[in-house]
Amino acid sequence: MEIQTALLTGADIEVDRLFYQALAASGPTSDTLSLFVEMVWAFYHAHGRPMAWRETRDPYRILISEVMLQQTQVNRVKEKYPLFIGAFPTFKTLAAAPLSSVLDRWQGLGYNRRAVALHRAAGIVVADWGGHLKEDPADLVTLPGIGKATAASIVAFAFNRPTVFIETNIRRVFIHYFCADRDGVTDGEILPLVERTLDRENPREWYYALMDFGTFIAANHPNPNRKSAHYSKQSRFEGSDRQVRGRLLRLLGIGPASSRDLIGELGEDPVRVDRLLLALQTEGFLEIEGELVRIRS
DNA sequence: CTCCCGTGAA
DNA sequence: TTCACGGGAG
Repeated sequence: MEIQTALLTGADIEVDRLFYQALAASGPTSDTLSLFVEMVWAFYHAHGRPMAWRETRDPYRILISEVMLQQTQVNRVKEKYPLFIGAFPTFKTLAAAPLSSVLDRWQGLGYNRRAVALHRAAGIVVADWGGHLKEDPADLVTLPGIGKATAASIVAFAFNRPTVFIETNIRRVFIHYFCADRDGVTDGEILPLVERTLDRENPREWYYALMDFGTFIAANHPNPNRKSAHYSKQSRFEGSDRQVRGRLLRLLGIGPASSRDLIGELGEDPVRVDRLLLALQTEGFLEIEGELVRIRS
């Protein structure tokens, strides 16, 4: 706790101390939560981060940024987001673009499946929704690549509606402040706290504040999310299918190729490469015509 | 529930 | 080598 307070600045320090006193004395009462809220706002007003996608209300741009941010750190999204928006400024332009150009602009963000999902989602918004995003998370989750958390975050940021959701920075903040002494914390335990602290007048800004605070905690502490029941270690990347798939898509981004050429280029087991090519075809990345493999147009 | 999925920073 | 994350398939 002492290390924590030393990292806060100015007005935050005193509120942080008062919060811990209140939590220890009374538990998470509404008074305790008020101190937490005050602390998060104080931090945000001093250290809130500027981001291009926070300066737009365009639901399309917010959806793109949220999908990018699902998997990729802010610094890299900062570089890629304007290029992607520049190439595909609307649902209509994204839906009309060839998948190969979408994957090309996605290159470097990782998890290419999501570029495919985004391309499909744009097609649905244009074809079925008249080109406009709906405001209900229940509608948004029907789009490919949009799950519960992303649907709720898009609605909060695009329409300033008080949806309740958890993502990694939000989880980190609540575990750090409310569950620091325990392991196996579930999102089910955190959700009521998110709900009770949510700013109903300005959920958009409040979630910005929570997320920036979460990043700050991450930079200064061992990741509190390891205490989450949902935390798991990932498998190694070197030599993985993920790595080979990435290399395949990069090769095919240059142009169509035969599977024989791809196998030679990669120096991988032919059976494995064929298996991965078929999987990529099933997932909607590729067209395979006889010998020739290409990115779907 | 479990497993899969990319890239880059440190 | 280790870590960062949410969606979706099974």
